[in-house]
Formats: sequence, C-alpha cells, structure tokens
Amino acid sequence: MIKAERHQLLTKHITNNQSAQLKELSELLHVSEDTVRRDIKELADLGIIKAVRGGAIAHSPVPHHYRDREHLQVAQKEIIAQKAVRFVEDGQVVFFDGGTSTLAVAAALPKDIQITVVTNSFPVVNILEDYPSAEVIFIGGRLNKKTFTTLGSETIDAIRNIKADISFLGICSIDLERGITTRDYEDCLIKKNIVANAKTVIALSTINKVGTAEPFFVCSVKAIDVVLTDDTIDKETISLFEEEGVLIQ
Amino acid sequence: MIKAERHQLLTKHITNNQSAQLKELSELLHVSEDTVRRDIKELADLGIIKAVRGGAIAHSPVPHHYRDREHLQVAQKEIIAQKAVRFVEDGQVVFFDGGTSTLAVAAALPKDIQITVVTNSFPVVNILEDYPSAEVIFIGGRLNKKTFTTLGSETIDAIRNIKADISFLGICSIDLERGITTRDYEDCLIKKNIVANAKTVIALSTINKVGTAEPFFVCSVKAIDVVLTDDTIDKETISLFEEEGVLIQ
DNA sequence: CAATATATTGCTATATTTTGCAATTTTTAT
DNA sequence: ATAAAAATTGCAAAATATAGCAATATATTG
Repeated sequence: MIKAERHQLLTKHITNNQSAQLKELSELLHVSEDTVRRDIKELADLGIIKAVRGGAIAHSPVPHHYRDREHLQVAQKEIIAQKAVRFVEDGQVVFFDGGTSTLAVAAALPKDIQITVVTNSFPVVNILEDYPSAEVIFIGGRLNKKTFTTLGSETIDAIRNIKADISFLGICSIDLERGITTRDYEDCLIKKNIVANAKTVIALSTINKVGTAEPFFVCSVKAIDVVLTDDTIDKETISLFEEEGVLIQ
Repeated sequence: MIKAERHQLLTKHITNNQSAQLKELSELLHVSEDTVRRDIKELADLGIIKAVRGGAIAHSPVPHHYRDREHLQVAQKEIIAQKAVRFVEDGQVVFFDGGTSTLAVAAALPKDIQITVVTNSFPVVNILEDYPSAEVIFIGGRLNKKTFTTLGSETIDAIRNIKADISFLGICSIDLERGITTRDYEDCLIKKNIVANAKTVIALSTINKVGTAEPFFVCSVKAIDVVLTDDTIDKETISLFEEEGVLIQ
C-alpha cells in the first residue's frame, strides 16, 4: 500500500471514530507504529487531524477560535440542535443567525440535506462547505471579528431581500413581557430584520436565558413561532407562551 | 495502444479504485513504470488525478478543490507576496480576489497594518481575522465551494459600489495579445468588475501563466497597472509590457 | 514522397524518500 | 521515585523519483 492511500484510510478511520491509537492503526494498515506516527504528524501538519500522544483525534468541525466557546455547554447545544433539525426539510430556504447555538444546528444537519442556506455567519459557512447538496448564500457586509458575522447596512439590505422559510435565531435573552433583547445594538438591528423577513422564526435559547432581558429590543415574543431550549419546560411556562401563540419545547 | 487511450484507462481505473500503484498500472497497460509515471504526471498537471509517490490517487470528490491547491507552489507564491506587500500602505482600501496567490499576499501583510480590506474570498477573511487594525468588508453572494469565494449578481453589484485603491487580481492566464483570460465564466465576470472599479490593478501570476490564454476574456493588458511574478523577467518582455503601460516585476 | 523535426518510450545511473529498527530521551501514571 | 509507555533521533536497506540518453514512432514540411 502506498503512503497516500494510507493517509486516506487514516483520515477516514480517525474522523469516523473521532480518535485512534497507534497500535490499532499499525495493525489496521500493516505498518510499524513509527510509520503511523509519521503519517499522523504529516496529516496533522496539514491540519487534517490532530496528533496527540499515543495516536490521533479528529479535528472539531468548527474553526479554532470558536472551539473555546464551543466547548461551553456542548451537551445543551446538542439537545437544542437535535430538536431544531426536525423542523428542516429538503427544498427549504433556511436562514442561520450567528452564535454557537445556530452553529450547532448547522452541524447537526444530515450531510445529504438539500436546502438553500442563507447566513451572515462565517462559522456556519465553514460547516456547510462539506455539504454537497446545500446551496449557500452568504450575506456580505462589515466583518465583526468577535462574532465572525457580518454587520452593517449592506448586510441588512441583503437580509431584506430574502424571505426564508425558516430562520434560526440565536437568543441572548427572552422574556414574556420584554420580548427578545440583545446586548449589542448592531446585532439587534440584524435580528430585527431576520425576524421581519422569515415565514417561521425559531429561537434557540439555553434555559438559563429564559426570563432575562438586555438593553436592546428585537421583537416581542409574539413575533416568534418556536422557542427551543435545552431542558424540559414546566407546564405553566408552556401555557404562558402558548397564550402568545408560541410553541416552546 | 496510444497514449490518449492509456490516459483514459488510467483515469478510469484510478477514479474507480480511489488509488493505484505504479506496478499494478504498468502490468495493466503493458508499458513500463516510467511511462505510467509520466502519464500520471500529465494527468495530474491537468488536475484530473493526483500524483503521489508510488502511484496516483483520485482527487477529492470535488475537483480543483481549494484545499488541494493550498500548499502548491508555496515558495513561488511567497516571492510574489513579498513583491506585492510593498505596494500596500496604511489607510488604503484594498481588494483581494480569490485564489492562492492573493491569499499569500494577505498572509504576508504586516500584522499591524491599518487598511480596509474588501474581498469575496473566505480564506482571505480567515487570514485577516487576526489583524486587529484591518477593517474587513466581505462581499456576499452565492458560495462557490471549489474556490471558497462568493459569486453571482449580488456579488457583482456589491463590487461595483466599492472603489478600491488597490485590487489584487489572481491570474489564470495573461498574454500580451489576448489579455487576461480565465477558464470559468462567473469568475471572469467578477474579475471584469474588479478591474473596472479599482484605481490600481495589480495582477499576480506565476511565471508559467505568462503567455497562455483561456476561453473567457477579462480585460486587455493595458487595463492592468502592475504584473507581479515569481521570477525575473527578461528585458525584452519587460519592455513589451512597458509599451502597454504595464509595470512587470 | 523524402527528409527533417518532434514526441514517445524504455533503459541506466544517480538522487531522494520512505520505512523499520535500535538507542536514547521525554512524558505519564502509580 | 520508579516503571512503563511513547516520542525522538540516527541509521541503513529498500523503494521510488529524476535526469539524461538512445532507439523508435509519429508528425510536419517542402
């Protein structure tokens, strides 16, 4: 077997299993552990996998700067993501807001999904590069280097021109009385326009954000169609939201 | 058996099996390993398969994928990049086209440079995320998953609205008579608009691309201000370009 | 058609790369 | 602190690549 072929198999095996040990790979490929070690080093230099002591692990699917934040509440975000993907169907136009919750949803989409994704979030694009049947429309504008999204009037103009079937909205704070609010003014403007231009708005929120408020008002709870959280909601809250016409899960 | 026939069989065999060794192919085609090696090299130069030590492997599912080219001709691109950064000054608005040459220029910029960067290339944004004083404006549009740039009418509209001080143009082919040409129609449209809207156009080209031509016409050589290459140019060529008002280095 | 140029092919000799092994150092776990 | 596991280094044998060359085939030209 030639080296390039080994590299392919190595990459496949490691990304499939998330991790692998030298001994296991050495036996799989019928080469010495030294060779496997060297192969792993080469692949790691290319940024394809990550070399660790005793073997290798798969790269996280999200870009590096995001990894720090991504490790926060991974399990919770995963729960939200699983709830969210059930709403997405082939043929739809789906908008993804910035933020790690929406990113988790993008990452949870099945690889063969056939949708048109609209987003102003670079990490979302990073994820969707490998989805062969997903058309991606990126909303341009000024880059915000903290959130890796675009901002500004061009961004808002572009959002106004697209009517999405579903818009996933990452939420800072949500409260029945004060509605959805954000800490950042520009982000607020973006979200306002996303809400205004979607057929169905799905807000993603970890449970600890429910019942809190921030300075800038995006929209009332009525304007949201679905709220997805990482936990079970008590019946009282559910019916309170239902009174406003909002499905909360 | 003629060469073209061998090439067909080779391509078929390699794409079917994902990879193949020299010996195996040599026996299959009843020619020496040297010939197979040369065949593979030719097919690899055309980007049909990938030549590797000991044989060849099929290209990643998407041909001409950006990631494959990323590490190609690093030294040459570095030479071009060093020539290019000398043209950039603080306070300017600089446009970066897609492609690995322009990417190398972006990567060669000093970390503290204070410019406004406009681009439709995701890799360029990735580089500039870490430049604290560089403002980044991203041109939105439809994502091309091969080049990781945006395309389409929105992209072109946005380009028209920005007048850059300097535009760096990655070049497929450049020829004194036939001008600058590309292989891809949509890419051609983008480049056309970049050239039309820049004060200074700097074309980046590895030396092997000078004197070649592709189907789609972007602009005449006159429209370019500077051509940067990875090698020294003979005096005759220099004066020929100078007659057209083009500085070539 | 002849003769001349060009391209292809397989061979040889000479680099270069890859690989497994052994000796040594570093890291990890107890 | 100590033993075990893993990484690093240097090395030699084997595999593969490169460059030059001669023989042959193919294309071009007048």
